[in-house]
Amino acid sequence: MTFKPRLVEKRWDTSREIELLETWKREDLYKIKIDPEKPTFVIDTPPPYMSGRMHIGQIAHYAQIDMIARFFRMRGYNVVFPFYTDRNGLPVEVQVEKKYNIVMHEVPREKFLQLCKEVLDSYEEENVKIVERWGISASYWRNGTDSEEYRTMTQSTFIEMWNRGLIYEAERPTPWCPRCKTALAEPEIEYVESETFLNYIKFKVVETGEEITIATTRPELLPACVAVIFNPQDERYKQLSGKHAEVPIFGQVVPILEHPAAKPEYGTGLVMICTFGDVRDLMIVNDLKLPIRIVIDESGKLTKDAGKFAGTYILDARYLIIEELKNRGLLVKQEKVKHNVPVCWRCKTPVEIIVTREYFLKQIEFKDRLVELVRNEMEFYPQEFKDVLINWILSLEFDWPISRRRYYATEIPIWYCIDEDGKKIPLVPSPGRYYRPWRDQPPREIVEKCRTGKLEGETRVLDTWFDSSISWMYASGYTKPEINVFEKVYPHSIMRPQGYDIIRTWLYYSVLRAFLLYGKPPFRYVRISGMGLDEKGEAMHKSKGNIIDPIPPVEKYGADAVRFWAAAAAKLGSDYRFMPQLVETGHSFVTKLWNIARFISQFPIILDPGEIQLTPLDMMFLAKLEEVMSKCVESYSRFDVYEPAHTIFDFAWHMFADHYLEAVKPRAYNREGTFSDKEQRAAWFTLHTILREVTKLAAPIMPFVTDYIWRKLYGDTVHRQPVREKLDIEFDRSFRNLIQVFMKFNRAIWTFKNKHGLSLAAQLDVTVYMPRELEPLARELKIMHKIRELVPGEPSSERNCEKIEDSGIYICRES
RNA sequence: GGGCCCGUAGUCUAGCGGUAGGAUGCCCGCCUGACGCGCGGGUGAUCCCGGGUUCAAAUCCCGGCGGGCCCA
Repeated sequence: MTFKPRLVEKRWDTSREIELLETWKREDLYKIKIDPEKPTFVIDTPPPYMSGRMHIGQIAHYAQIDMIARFFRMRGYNVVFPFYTDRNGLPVEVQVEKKYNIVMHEVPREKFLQLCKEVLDSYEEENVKIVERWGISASYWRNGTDSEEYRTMTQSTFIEMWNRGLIYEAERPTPWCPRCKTALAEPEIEYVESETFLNYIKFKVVETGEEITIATTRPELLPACVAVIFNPQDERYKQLSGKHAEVPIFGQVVPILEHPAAKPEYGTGLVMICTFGDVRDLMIVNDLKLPIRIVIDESGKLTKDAGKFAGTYILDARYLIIEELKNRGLLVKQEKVKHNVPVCWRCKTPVEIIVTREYFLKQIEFKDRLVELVRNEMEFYPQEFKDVLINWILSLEFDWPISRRRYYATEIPIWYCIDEDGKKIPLVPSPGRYYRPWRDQPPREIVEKCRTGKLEGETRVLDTWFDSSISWMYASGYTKPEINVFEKVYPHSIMRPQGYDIIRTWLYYSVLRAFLLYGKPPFRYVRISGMGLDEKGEAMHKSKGNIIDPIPPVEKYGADAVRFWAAAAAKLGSDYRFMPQLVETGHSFVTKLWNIARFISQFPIILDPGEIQLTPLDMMFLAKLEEVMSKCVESYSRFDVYEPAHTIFDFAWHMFADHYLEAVKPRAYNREGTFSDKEQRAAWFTLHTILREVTKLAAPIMPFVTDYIWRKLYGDTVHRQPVREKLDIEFDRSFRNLIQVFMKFNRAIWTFKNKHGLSLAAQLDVTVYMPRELEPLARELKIMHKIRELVPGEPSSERNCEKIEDSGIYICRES
């Protein structure tokens, strides 16, 4: 019998990946098809934001998610794995403003929206191509978060919450970005360390005329100063308690009070409280019931209450006021200090707290119940991140301000009826349609409700997290009758994959919204991944210029290789660095798999266990294979791809290829007829069984080479094969325990031959003693290594023998 | 200032109470019936530091130091 491999080429040609992509597309392999007989699994894919070309870390995350999707398909699930994009909100607006050097509020609204759309579209086209090239098997949904379809859903949930009294409008101090001219919620504030001056300024005590010195980093807020405080423990100022101070330049008289928030060691221990320098001021003002003086307006300029400084920007005012204090001899000294400044997360402008009228979604009164929900009804992988979310919920202080004075976002669906007294009464339409009150005529139901007939549409929009926080509904086909699995899957069969960086935003808001809408969590499973880092282990930032493009490595090594890196680089939850070395390892592994398959492809496919007689060697590896199968299934099921990647790599390469293939060759070829037909067929059976299972297990990670091999050898596609955790044949699995000793024996012989300048194929004209436990394998070991005599046990004398360390193996020349 | 996580060979990591295992890199050798993107061997870690518990600690406890994230 002559054997000819059915895989001819010596190595895998990555250009085949392109052909396979076309094949998959032609065969509609990843179209969402819902078979009512099967369980359904929904992936709440993170919609990526289209304000730039995605970097390799982001794509790697989608590749990981894809591996999970592919695995669940092979486990017999209908998998809903959409890919659509996030296109709402500040980032694109800021980008358009910069690109065209315009200010949003000074450009016609329609025109501005058009510019945003163009930018978003161009990036979307580019990114969708990248995602496809990486072999990510998601269904592309053209309708992103700015589509009528999505926004209708957002508005409908708004209306639902409005009708249930969960949304209210209030005028209150709120964090505000003076550049974007909009309110910000707690997670939209970042802190950056910066250096500034701590200014020591003289105040006068009204009652005694003495001078006191307070220290502040915000002298421009002097006109908004409403009190001076010191710590109750601070003996230096006890006698000031209850007296009053006169604010320099502006002359208002404010009380001097005791409050624990003042730190005695900071500055002079005397602190001025202004409305509002920061969140702490806000708390103290509430605490001590102080009046409010507004000196900063929506643009970050001082108001008329700032007297002659009215109309100047904050930083200019700071300079001018310092100058004036100096001239009047009221500035004692300036000290350089480092402190954390709250800034807008998108444009990095320092945040101010100003009093504005905004819509709020209630959250504070539900904190405890939200924590319960997270604790009891959601599973986190890895688990540690559950605490991060719970800690965030517990730290919340205010309700969620959801209105934004921006353009590119979902409109707040409200019209105001202006009554006889000029009062505005908000009216909300029925859910189910997309409303643009700034532009559209009010619907009839609204007109009918307004007696005066004087209607005004709301011009504000919603925080983009109000949109993204219901992505789980969108992904579950809430708006798509053709998919229509929402009732079936919500919330137990939905999985949210995301990075730990957006736990307090995307994840938290999703939980809040689901709780308010349904009283349940948004999904049961949360998969938290780390951040993609550059080669040095640093986060990739455009400004840092260390962005790694996702395409060049694919062109050089193929998508399978790069996906191997994406899977194997770091365990779930840890940051993953880009490592060209590991991509190369992935590439070598692809070649290895290819050559394993090529070797095996020369032997007939035997799948019927009736015509074979397994040897202990076969059983040892089949049992080991089962261990690998169950380990991979178990870890994939926990949304982990790191462990399968390493497990498959180790087994396929360093056990199966290095040891089984070498050991089984004499039997698979059986040129001398040493083995029976049934034994020879058992070799073929084992080879193909292991190859098939390994190919299937590796298919989610390396979908290209595995599918090519499968199609060539076994027909159909690997991606529709069932993945199992054990084999359905009977055999003695206890041989598995011999595998380590077996491998040690092989290495010992190979090393011996190597050391003595013998070819590995050379006859070994010696007597080898081996540990007794290897006896069942003796026959094949002897033939494999061409050993003249192989004896269990130890030699009677070690003379003429070479003892191989720690192995119980002796190689002896007979005297 | 507070909270959470983490510190094991150059790099990535396993082990989480009993002689520290692998991958990759580096060095040496080999050429064997799929694979040089191959095979074998070697080198390389006082398991961040200090103290405690224990017959025994990388592993448990305490205190530092260093890194990351979050909150003030």
